[in-house]
Amino acid sequence: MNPTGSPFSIAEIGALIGDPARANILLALIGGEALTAGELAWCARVTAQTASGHLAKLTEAGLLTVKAQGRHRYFRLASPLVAQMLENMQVVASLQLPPRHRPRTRIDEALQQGRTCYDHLAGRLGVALADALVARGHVVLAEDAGAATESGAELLRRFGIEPNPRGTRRCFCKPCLDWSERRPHLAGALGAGLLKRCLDLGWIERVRDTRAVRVTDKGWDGLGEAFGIGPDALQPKREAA
Amino acid sequence: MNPTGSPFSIAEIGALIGDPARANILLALIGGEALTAGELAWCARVTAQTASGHLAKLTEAGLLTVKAQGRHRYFRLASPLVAQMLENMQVVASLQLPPRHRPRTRIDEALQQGRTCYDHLAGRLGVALADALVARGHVVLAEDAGAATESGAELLRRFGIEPNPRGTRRCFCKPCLDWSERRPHLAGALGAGLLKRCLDLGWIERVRDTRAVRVTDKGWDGLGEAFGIGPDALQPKREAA
DNA sequence: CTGAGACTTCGGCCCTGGCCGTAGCATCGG
DNA sequence: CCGATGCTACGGCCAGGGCCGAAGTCTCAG
Repeated sequence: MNPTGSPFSIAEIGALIGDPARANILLALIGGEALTAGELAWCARVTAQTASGHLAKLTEAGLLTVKAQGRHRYFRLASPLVAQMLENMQVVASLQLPPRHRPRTRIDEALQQGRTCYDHLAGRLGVALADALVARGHVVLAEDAGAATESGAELLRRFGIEPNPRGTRRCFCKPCLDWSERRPHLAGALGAGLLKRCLDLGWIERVRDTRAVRVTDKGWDGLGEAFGIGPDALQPKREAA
Repeated sequence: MNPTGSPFSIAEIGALIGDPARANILLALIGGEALTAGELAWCARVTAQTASGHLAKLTEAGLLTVKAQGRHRYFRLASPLVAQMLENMQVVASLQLPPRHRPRTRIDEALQQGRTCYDHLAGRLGVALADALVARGHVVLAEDAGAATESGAELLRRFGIEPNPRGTRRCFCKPCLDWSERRPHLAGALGAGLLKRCLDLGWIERVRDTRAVRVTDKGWDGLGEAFGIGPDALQPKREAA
């Protein structure tokens, strides 16, 4: 709702898109990824303060949604309809798409492959683990929660994680948006348990002085057997065309 | 071309639509009719001088075309693409409403039942027509194109529409998202042909001074026989849970 | 030819809104 | 507990642009 309390009008939507900084922000998000406020400020070539104001307006108008994660706030388009509208406007503008600039900052390759995120795994390793558990039907993920299926409970118990913890209020499983991969990995008690067991088993080890983790040779054997994950899981993904 | 000589950007298009007076002008033209500068000034509730400036900008940007006739200048949307973009923006603008308040927006009931969208039918009537043709296997719709089947070609030819037009590059059939119904109706040459034939046959008639259309008694007979559509097609649909 | 009507151009007023510097709050790592 | 980082709130500056009155151009009617 806008200040008047009336529904948004086409003119208000147009005015929002009409500012170059905001247009750049929207275009940066048209791929569907979630980006942080800082990255979007960089994309729009304005300072963080200025971008913050723009993002508030876009979110207020319902063009963007935001999810806070730690000290980052991840913004994404609120709906595919918004993307469709933007593409439609591009058609009318007969604009050639500017070369797709990656707003990402230089991320240490080791960190991107695998790292800890508080108490659980992140990076391509964390995402691959989440993907594997979901793909094999061991875990189901919703918007902001998740659960182990029957087969998943069985697997986890064998692996050394109690799938139905009692006496704890901690959320068992929660999807956590991975900041380098922009896809969910597993947080909550499940994520913590997986990290702990992998460390205990010597499957992965911390890299000195960083949050990065490295998979050991023994670890690849174990991860392959238990979850079907191989070293290729750590290769950078191809960009879709 | 804008002053810089570069192609128009999405932000420039947005800024044009972002002014309430210009938005009113565009919306007044979305029905496909040509209106004079004076009429558009009245629609936008600004003086003739102000409207003149707006119309110059919109024309310069390629959103409108103008044709001088005597001492009048007639403006119309430059292309169905512009109409589609505007409808798309209305979809997004109406998305912002909180779910349960949405249907209560004051959309004129007549407009919601049936209206023209540039050169084709929209509203519940337009959607019902699209639904009927698809349900009976006369038309197949894809993401952004559509085609008549063999039975559809037969039906359309009998109805007075050439299903395989030659010598024209216009897209024959395209789904166009209906902003009040949130479901596709038929645009392209097929949509234009259906509207024209329905008007010519006296099945529907325009309501004075609006984009709304009304189905005549004769029209219900014809629509029922040709496409299996009855007056209940115009009843508001129940909200799905 | 003259006057009326439709539209545009010009000039000046004014205000909205984008921008950044500074400062403040929350979170994370050590 | 401390410093660094990510983000937001506030205040002031300033330009862009919307608006209208006055005046000019073109067309039509008589």
